[in-house]
Amino acid sequence: MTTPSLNREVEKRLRDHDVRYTPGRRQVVSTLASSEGPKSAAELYAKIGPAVPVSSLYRSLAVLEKAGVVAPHFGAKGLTRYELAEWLQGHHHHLICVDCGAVEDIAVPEQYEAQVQDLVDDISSIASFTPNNHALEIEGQCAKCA
Amino acid sequence: MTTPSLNREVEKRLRDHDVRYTPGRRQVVSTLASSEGPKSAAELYAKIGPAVPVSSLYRSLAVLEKAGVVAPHFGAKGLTRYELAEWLQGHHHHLICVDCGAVEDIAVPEQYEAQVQDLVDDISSIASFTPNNHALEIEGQCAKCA
DNA sequence: ATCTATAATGAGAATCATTACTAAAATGAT
DNA sequence: ATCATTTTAGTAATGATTCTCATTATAGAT
Repeated sequence: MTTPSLNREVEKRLRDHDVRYTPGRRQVVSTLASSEGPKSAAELYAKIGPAVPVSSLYRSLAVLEKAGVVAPHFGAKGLTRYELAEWLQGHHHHLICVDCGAVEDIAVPEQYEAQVQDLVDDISSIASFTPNNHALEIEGQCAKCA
Repeated sequence: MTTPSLNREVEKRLRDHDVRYTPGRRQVVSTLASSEGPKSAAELYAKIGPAVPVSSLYRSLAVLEKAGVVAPHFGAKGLTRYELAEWLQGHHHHLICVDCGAVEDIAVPEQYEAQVQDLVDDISSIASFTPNNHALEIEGQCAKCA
């Protein structure tokens, strides 16, 4: 998604939730949009710089999460990383490097994804579970660490 | 796996890693063995009682993780929960309730699992990633919260 | 059985990510 | 411009986890 249309989508979504699309929140969204995978508050701070203090990042992320603009991913060392929600960047899975901790997004071809979705539905019905999302988390070594 | 044979397996594994299978560590292993899903240090403390202090639980979990006896699962609110490693309790996936936070283990039939493994291998090779484990994490509402 | 070197424990302090709080600044509506 | 409300910055508080260190338990040698 191009940044202009991304911003339009987010604007609309935030308006529906009666919250403003402030400069700080725009920075968070555009930084996540230009990132390879989920980013923590600390990582965002490193990218954005002191213009948006850490406390504001946390607040912005909380607001954006509630509005469904970003989604959290929980990782090692008690770190929560955020990425754009799937309706903004498409459904994908994660490659998690056990050495360096990096998380990479990866989309899978439609016919594979359909298999996964079927599997999710089957598993869930067996367990009387109501699924609303899923992610295949693959742990291993990234190209850099291998 | 029955508790006696579980203990024999763990004993052997810890011996190979030159660490002792102490009473505190036995408590952790047997408590995890009798649990439905991953448990945090605080949850283990609640189950086991003050006989094993929290600081020892964390240390035991770290030792057991390094020895490959338990595996971590990272959840919301910076909580790390542990469960027995897959070679002790079999490969499985997770159903994560977005309402109450509970994590349930679920094993899937072999023919499904083979599909998932193929998918993991395909995805990984595309990304020059070396996979060593995977988990399908399904988010939604558990039977209680639905 | 005792000694000794090493491993493990308990209690609490220290750390790190995250959340809560409060006063000040920005915004939108009138 | 004014007022009510939202948002922010800075900092204190919280909660999970890790670290420290003095003490205790253990395995192996004697």
